[in-house]
Amino acid sequence: MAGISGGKNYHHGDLRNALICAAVDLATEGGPERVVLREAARRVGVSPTAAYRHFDGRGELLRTVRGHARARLADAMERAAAREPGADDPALAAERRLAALCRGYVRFAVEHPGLYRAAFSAVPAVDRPACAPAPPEPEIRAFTLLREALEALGRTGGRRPAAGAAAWSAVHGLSLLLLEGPLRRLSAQRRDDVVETTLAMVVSGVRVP
Amino acid sequence: MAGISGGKNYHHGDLRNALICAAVDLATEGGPERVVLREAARRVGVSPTAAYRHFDGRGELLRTVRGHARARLADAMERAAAREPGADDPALAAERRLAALCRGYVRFAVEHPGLYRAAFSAVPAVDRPACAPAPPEPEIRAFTLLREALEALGRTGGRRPAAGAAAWSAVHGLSLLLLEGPLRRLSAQRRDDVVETTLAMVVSGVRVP
DNA sequence: TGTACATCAGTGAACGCGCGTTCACTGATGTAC
DNA sequence: TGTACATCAGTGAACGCGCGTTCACTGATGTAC
Repeated sequence: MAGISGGKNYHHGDLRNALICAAVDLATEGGPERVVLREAARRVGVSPTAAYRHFDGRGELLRTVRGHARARLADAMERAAAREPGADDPALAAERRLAALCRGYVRFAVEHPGLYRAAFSAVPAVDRPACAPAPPEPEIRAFTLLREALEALGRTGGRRPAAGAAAWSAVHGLSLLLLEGPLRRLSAQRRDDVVETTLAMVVSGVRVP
Repeated sequence: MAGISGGKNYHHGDLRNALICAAVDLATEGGPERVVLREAARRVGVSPTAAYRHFDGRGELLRTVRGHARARLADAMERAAAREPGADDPALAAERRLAALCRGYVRFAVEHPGLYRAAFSAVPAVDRPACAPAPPEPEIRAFTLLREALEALGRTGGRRPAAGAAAWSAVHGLSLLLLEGPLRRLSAQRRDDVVETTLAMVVSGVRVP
């Protein structure tokens, strides 16, 4: 992306962003463990040391990549939901939206396995000065989208508490099993079956009996 | 375990098993990426080279650990199911068994995060001579248990196809979110709520509407 | 408009680390006679 | 029961690798006057 104009010498101009792009590419190719500071610098055509002008170290780079990955996941979900036709019946519309969000979620995971894994990678904690307050967990928009869709669905009928986490669990687990787990070798057809069954389970299963 | 009798010099007698034990301990402490051949040898008190008498290399050691981890997961599930009281109503009994298996699954994951992750770690493929037949996926007993419980439940009423994978997805995803994901910091109470909601979703959600 | 100088954003060499793996070896074991 | 010898199961030193990070440095930029 940046750095294409090979002539740019010495002062890069936008090194931070270029490094992030390279690191996101690395994550896309091989997941979070592939995000290697030296390799990112190499791809941008800069010495490893230069990265330290813009990041505290590998940890911060990885954390930044994780943020990007999460944002892209949520974007994919929203795009999937936007494509879904509405419905007059609000209950049906809510069901459809939830299912579309989930489908977008799983689809993103299957299409960008490395980036998806990076979105949920455990990143070394930024070391705070001894007894600083614990940093707030950053919001994860993918989860927020699911939760809101479930709340909308809940307004059209009974709903279990904590259903958000349950739905999230199902799509997250499904994604990982399909991605790198034992469901990895499924045909596209079988995979779709499994996805749809899981979605049906989520949609029908979150309502109170 | 083995190797405790420090006097045993030179010929160890049971080095293969001792290495496996050490490697399983490592996985328990820090997951699959912590399974390091040199460290396992170090713990057993043997030179790294000695491990090559018993394993093809790091890959085989890790694959062995994964097998152990999967076996222990399934054992934990069966123990959880065995503790569950039966019921006269076969449908209720089937529901209870499924829920107990799932609870055992998640509980194992939460109690042994590293080992659980090792159970599903991607292990470098054993390189076969060029065009050998693809190795069969090893059966994963945890999944078999879930599938059988779902089949039993299905015999008491309608059931969606592919429900096994859906149920598995839910418990797998739940485990990972609780373990190292964004649900990591939940209180024990909240965690139990989430687990029970997910279980209810699984049990009720796999039936046809 | 020109110039001195502080600051910014890079470089290149080097550090220590721990890993997986290979090499030539040697001590212990057990078997044939 | 003793002994020669093949085999088995270890050792220790070394290899190359790539990583994250630090160091003292220098070229480019922009600002004050």
